[in-house]
Amino acid sequence: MKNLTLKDIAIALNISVTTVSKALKNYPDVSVKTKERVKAYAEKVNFTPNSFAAYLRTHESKTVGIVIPRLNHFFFSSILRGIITEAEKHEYITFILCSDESYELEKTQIQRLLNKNVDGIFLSIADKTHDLTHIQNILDKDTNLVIFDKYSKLTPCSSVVIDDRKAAFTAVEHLIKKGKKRIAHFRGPLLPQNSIDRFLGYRQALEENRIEYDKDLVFICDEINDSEGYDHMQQILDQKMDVDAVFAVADLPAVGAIKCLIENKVHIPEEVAVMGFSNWLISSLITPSLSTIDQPGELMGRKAFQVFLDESDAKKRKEPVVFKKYEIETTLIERKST
Amino acid sequence: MKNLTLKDIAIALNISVTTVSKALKNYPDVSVKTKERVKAYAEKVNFTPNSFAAYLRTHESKTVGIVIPRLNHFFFSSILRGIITEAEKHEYITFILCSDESYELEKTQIQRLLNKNVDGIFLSIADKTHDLTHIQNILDKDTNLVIFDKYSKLTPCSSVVIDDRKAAFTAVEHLIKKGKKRIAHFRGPLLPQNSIDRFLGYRQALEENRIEYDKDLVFICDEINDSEGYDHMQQILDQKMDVDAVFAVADLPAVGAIKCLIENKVHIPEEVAVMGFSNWLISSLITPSLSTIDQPGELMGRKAFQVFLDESDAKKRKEPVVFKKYEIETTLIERKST
DNA sequence: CTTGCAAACGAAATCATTTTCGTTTTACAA
DNA sequence: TTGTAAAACGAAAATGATTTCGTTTGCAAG
Repeated sequence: MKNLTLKDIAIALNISVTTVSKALKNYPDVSVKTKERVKAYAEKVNFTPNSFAAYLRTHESKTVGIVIPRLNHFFFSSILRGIITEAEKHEYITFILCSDESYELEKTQIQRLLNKNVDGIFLSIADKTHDLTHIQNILDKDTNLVIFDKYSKLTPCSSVVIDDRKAAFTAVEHLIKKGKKRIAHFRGPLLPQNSIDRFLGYRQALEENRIEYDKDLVFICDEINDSEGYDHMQQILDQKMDVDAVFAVADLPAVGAIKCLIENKVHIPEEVAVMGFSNWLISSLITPSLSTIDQPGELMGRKAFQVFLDESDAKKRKEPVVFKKYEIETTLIERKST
Repeated sequence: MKNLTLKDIAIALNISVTTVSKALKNYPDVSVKTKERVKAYAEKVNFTPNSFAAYLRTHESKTVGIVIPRLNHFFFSSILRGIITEAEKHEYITFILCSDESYELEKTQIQRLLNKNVDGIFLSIADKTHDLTHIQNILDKDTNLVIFDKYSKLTPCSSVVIDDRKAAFTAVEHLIKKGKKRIAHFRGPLLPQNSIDRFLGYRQALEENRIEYDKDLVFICDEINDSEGYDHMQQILDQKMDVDAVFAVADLPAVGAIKCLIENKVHIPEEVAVMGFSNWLISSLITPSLSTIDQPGELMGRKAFQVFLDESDAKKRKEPVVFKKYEIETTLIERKST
């Protein structure tokens, strides 16, 4: 059972292919009567135009692509959801690709999307990405680009992000307000901007509250998983370091820290309070529940698509596109761990 | 900066478009010398053929689509990963759509994929799906279909699943071996086959171990989330029901049950043991850690793609396609909650 | 009865690639 | 030198929708 084409409809109604096409697209030079006939018949036989043939003329694929560093990741799943559902509303359909936090793979994935002539690309930069020439390829091909969450200061495109520094500041200040003074920070890798900004927010909160910054209290999580949080916490306990709170770069290391504290029978939050970041599902499910910063992924995804759409429209109208940085509000969520 | 075409290469090298195309595709009627010239030049200018134009001739889009009931779902994310990475290896690229467990949306999403002329569709059936005529559309259009995880007995296509009944049987028998006799079951909705099979496995394990089935110990989780598990557990405690173990249809309700037990200071597993299903990340992170059945999502995804590829090849060679049900092995993971 | 004009329709070009089939070139034997 | 087959190449059709531009038709004004 092959696909129906305009030609099939034309033959069936004994008119030309041209008229069928125009009728379906509401061209003014087709009589109302003919339009009705064509539309009724197209409806009846469930005709949908072949998107590949359409592309060849219009150069619009009605297709977008997402490249994220990780798939099995609560926050990115939320963003996906936001982009995809918003895209559907506007008749776009979405390719998904994953960079696995690798620079090389990120390059490859972008190339794959460009080869499929997507109208837009949504990118969250991999931790290991150290230069941005591959992003230039996107712009050279005149494909729209929106960067979300993990951004870089150097990309000539719009971005949808949170104010990591401010959010981290809020988180740490929350710990300070709870009377904590020796606050450890489990930070992320050195390259990504997010990880840097959260660290800066941590330092700023200490400074503004006249707490001395102690570099020995900062631990690096390369993979940002629970076991790193567990190990760092265990090290703190083993060395009997003076620590009364932990601010982790993400929820997973925070959960690892909590697990370690429970096993060592350290009271949370009385002896050591724990603060996460992102508000993954898990943060509300563990006992004690984890205080964290809510990062509204779905909202970010929806916003990202709208930005794409706006810039896409502007381009079509030959208006100049002004790149902007859209910051989505975060909120502190206080739970039992603080 | 527009896209390069065969024509551009042809002009640059002063040969015909035909020859360029043939050279790139290693046709035998192009001299080795010309092939080398063309390939070298194509490489130099970074040429990639326009996939839309290619489709028009070949009717192969090199594109597949996935429809899953939920995006923010650890297990489905794993499956996604399996399908996507396997697809990439074979030069396919993947559309993602979500049915939100809705029958209507599932229909729409399948139609969207068919409109994009995907070569194959991977589907996990929504909980609310009650008939399968929309699936017939896929087959009518001669598009390959592979169903995974949430299947139906009635679909004329191959499927990649686990033996839910056997896995549930193993889980419940594990509880029985631990000396538990009053085992409650938090089951899923009534429609999906998985939920039915897991329930049947539960009953079978009771029967074979001469434990009387008590229908009052079976609770339905419609949404399969943690709060349902929490509520059912609370009800059991409130009514002082005689229950010494819970087998939940999935990890989330099990986690909810554990949360409830902790808050009520009931000892796990001594007083009440808890068994989950799926081995989500969270099951290893909570305290006490959750015993569960490992459902290898990524493996299932990879297998699903291979099945698609095999059947696709068979079709091309005009061989008859025999639909099969592929069962992936599950394993019991014993942790602290039992 | 012509002319002008708008409404309605259709032929054909276009998009970029693939592939069939026909033409030209080369190589070599007769 | 001629004939012939193989090697190499290219013209053109085909894919299906879109759009430009041209043609036909009907009708009213002059």
